[in-house]
Amino acid sequence: MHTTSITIPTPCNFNFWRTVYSHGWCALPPFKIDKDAQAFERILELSDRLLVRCVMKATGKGITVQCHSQKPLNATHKQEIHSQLRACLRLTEDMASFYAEASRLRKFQWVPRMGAGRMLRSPTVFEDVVKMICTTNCSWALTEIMVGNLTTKLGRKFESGAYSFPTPQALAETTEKFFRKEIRSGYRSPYLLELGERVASGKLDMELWRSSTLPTDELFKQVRAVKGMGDYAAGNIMKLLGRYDYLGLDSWVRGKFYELHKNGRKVTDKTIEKYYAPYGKWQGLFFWLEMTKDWYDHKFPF
DNA sequence: GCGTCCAGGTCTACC
DNA sequence: GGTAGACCTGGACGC
Repeated sequence: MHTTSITIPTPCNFNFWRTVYSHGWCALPPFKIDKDAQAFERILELSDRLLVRCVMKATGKGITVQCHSQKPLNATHKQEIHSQLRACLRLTEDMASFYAEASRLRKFQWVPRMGAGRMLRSPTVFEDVVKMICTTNCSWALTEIMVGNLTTKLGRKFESGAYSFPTPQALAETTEKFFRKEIRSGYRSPYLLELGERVASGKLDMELWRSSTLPTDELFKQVRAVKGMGDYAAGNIMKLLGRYDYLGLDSWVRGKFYELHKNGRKVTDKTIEKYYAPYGKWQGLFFWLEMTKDWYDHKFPF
């Protein structure tokens, strides 16, 4: 086993743990939090199929990454690790205009102060979409089961015992029966199989979505057209594409809104949407940050 | 241990 | 455009 250390520089407004804990993705493999070591891990698969276990820690210089691999890393490998992790931690995004807007609003002045607002994402849009489908219409426990099964049964095993996230090809080469029996994805199974097939065959290139210049509503339509992606799932995928015009309501955030703004009284989705509409293109991000503000009281919120 | 009920989004058919 | 019912699983609950 070879170990290589690389450093990813970070801007002064970047907060490593606030980004890691921005939502539930940090608890789903191939991501892993090691609370004892105060480290955040990820198994990456590079373009030459090399698996690398990356152990990230925040330091004064930025993020130090210990990269464990079966063979020595060359410059291309290092560049690819750098690029994938920067994409995951949203270091590719300029937060200046969002922070300027947050600073103008008294109730959100804590956001730039805390370095909040960067939402963790996967190295690929494909992984984000698969995981998002696995969050629909089920408990978080079932999401963990489905994603865990996807990695252990269709991903590749690293020496540490951890697994990579499966490729679109790996999904495409299975059957609906396999998804139902082994992944426990139930009625979502044909959606996941179709997604794998479309991406593997090149009929759908969702990786382009991150750099798309399409108007937000057009991009939303494309995301929404993927089977299994309804308003909740597509709205949240949009946030991971850097577009925050949609709220992506689910039962947990609805309940949190009722609790924070209506003394627990239920209101319609339209009422929630009307409440955040004045925040314009940032409404989805302000909404999510408000719903999760209490997470910021703890270094390890969950 | 077994059976029943419920929560959780999306899709499809229908009005 | 809105709505009802089906989809499937794990967990809670009662027996």
